Amino acid sequence: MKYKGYKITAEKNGIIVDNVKNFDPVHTFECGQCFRWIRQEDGSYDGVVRKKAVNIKFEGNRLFISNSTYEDFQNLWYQYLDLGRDYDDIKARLMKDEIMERAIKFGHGIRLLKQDILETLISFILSANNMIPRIMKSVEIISCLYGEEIHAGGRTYYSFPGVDELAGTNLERLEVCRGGFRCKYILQAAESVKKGDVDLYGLKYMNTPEARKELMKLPGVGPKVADCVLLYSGTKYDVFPTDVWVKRVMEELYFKRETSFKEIQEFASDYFGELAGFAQQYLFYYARENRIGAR
DNA sequence: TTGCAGGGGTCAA
DNA sequence: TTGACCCCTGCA
Repeated sequence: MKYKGYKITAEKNGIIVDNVKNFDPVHTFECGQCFRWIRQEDGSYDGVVRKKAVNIKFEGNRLFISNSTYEDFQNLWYQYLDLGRDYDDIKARLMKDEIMERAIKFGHGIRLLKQDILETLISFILSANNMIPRIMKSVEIISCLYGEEIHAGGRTYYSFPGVDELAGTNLERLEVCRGGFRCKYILQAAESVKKGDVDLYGLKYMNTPEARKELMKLPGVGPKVADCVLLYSGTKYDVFPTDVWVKRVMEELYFKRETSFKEIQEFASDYFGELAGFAQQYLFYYARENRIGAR
């Protein structure tokens, strides 16, 4: 079967997608955009997206997605893995200097996932002054507590909950996820979304500054978290989430001096334009994996 | 063994 | 503009 130029072969345990370019599960799942893809011993990744628990393996240019059908590829994986985007073109346009060239070569298999926006919101509220392994643990516990049980491959997984489940809980129960002071933000944010104070699915119809401002109405959401939510949910791509790692790499490689958050944002907007989000992801992964500027 | 710094930022003063 | 913040790991 064919879909949008991809050849899909159905197997008994899943599907094979041939000739997938510009994709490497290590780069895509460990570049910091997501928290629920777990590396397995054989190098493949287990993950839960919507109500599906799957394993993704990549060999040569062949992508194997377990527990999936041709229809799942059309309805879910093609969008989620951003397989409709021409990353050759994006890379060519971003190779403006030696720094970007190095960063792109290093993370050549990064694709920006189109993740559920509520899951992205909660995950990045958890990210404030926190560490990645702990964020992953908290997201997992929240899913166990409030999500739906899914059985796949003889194991049990949990979907990320919806807004009703989260808004309907109480602080004491939520604190089981060990999110600390962020738990109250999660609960209040979920309540605001449920009431309709902030319409997550309406953000795509706003311009980027408006969408950002709208998200920042939510507790625990500042400029960095707002940009992450917009970028990693596939809502806006002209944002440049600036955390400590991006700040370090920009200071060390571009500015050669201490630089304010505002100045970095303005530079990124001018220099990378509508592709700023892709540039940020290559730079972040490059900086963090190589500990650029780390003490 | 104990103590302390510090981490994908945000909030409040 | 600055310090506090849950929690917990790493390191002295």
